Amino acid sequence: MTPLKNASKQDSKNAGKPAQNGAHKAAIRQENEEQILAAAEKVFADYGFKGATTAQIAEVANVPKANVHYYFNTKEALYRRIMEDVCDHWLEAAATFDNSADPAVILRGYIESKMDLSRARPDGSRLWAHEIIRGAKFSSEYISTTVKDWLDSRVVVMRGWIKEGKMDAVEPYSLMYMIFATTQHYADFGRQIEIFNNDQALSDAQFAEAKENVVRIILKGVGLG
Amino acid sequence: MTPLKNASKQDSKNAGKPAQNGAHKAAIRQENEEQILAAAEKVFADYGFKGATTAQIAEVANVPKANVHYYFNTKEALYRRIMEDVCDHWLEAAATFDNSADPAVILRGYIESKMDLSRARPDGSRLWAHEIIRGAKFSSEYISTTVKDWLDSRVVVMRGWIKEGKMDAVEPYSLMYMIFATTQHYADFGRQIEIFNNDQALSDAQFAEAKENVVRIILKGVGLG
DNA sequence: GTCTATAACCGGATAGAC
DNA sequence: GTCTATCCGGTTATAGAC
Repeated sequence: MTPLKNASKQDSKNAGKPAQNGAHKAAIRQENEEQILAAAEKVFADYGFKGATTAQIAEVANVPKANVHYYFNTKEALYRRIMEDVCDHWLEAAATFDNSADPAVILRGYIESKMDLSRARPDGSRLWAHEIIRGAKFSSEYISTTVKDWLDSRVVVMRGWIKEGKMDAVEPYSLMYMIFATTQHYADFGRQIEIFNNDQALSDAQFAEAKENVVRIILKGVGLG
Repeated sequence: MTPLKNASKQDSKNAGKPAQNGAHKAAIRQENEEQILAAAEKVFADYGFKGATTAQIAEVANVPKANVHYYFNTKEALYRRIMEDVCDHWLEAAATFDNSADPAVILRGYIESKMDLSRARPDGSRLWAHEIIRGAKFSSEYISTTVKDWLDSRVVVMRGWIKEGKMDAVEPYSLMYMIFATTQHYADFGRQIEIFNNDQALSDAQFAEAKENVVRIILKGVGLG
């Protein structure tokens, strides 16, 4: 989990004061914020923006409901903050896509990173799934700019691979959607997988095997196996 | 869309009456029920069980809110009804899995059926996604019995194919999850795909191309290409 | 069978004591 | 900064007129 950006609407209030125990207060603030963010990620992951309640977030975070509104003015602000943080991490997972290394190595690295993120931060993935399923109401601008630019540049790289005969002539968008879907499935549909696995969460060994299977099927499927 | 099972808690009330215009009333009942079910599928697809409201369902169905409760006693009953109907259709999509035909033909048929269902009934898929994401609270028993039996028997068939050398030695569960994820992605993340496609829903031609790409990558990926 | 009106409760957000 | 008490609009469900 990476440090989240600071929201601090109150900073101006303390601007003039002698910084008596400012460090201490800042520490408390940061701790509370992090607790609320972690709780909100869970609750939004379960119920989506509309279905989640600030009362439940407060309960999970172990703070009074009013404090949630003190730290994050609105439910929407809290939700947006987590949503974009999740997506930013996904984009970073394929940061090295555009270099000139072996396509098989690049794709394998991307798929593995994406699988690892599903394993490490499933709630973030589920929150994102909610956001898209309900029509991307808060995120369509972000997707149509930042994410689309990111995706299109990877597609260009892939078309280059195809032209050079390094990869089968598959539609790059279809391939990327398959990678999105399959890797995020292990987070978003984790509960279903758990039930199929006799009501037990996948062990580390099982997950590692799944990851290797996903990589192998996709790489071979596009002629990189 | 298949005919839905009849819920009819009121039938007993009319049991003794002369069936004066019973046929007419039954027709009205069925029409209203179908309108409500269709509206509920949309609204639940957008907001999930908790986030959806009966008022909105009534509005979309164009009936007074009280009628929604007249036809389906509770919000939960309405939700469960649609949920199981969606899943039943998915299971039927691979009804022919256990015959002795060519594995490539069987898998292709299943993937294509599943893609077609995503195209034809995306709201049902999104409702199901909501249900799993929030922890399968209403469906865990159904999944751990009906769906798991269905899945396990397909897995047995695949292990047979592998033993006979017809298919690569991939983990069948990983493969099935990939098929679930990828095909349902075209429904569940349809809005995201639309944004990437310059804010235009995939045309029939684009969807057909995507379908063919999905089939080819997966079949080749498991040595059936 | 249909629908208006309402009961009973829960939601996000805030005021104001500490 | 913290938290109790509260406002008010929205929510499920039902009562009861038609």
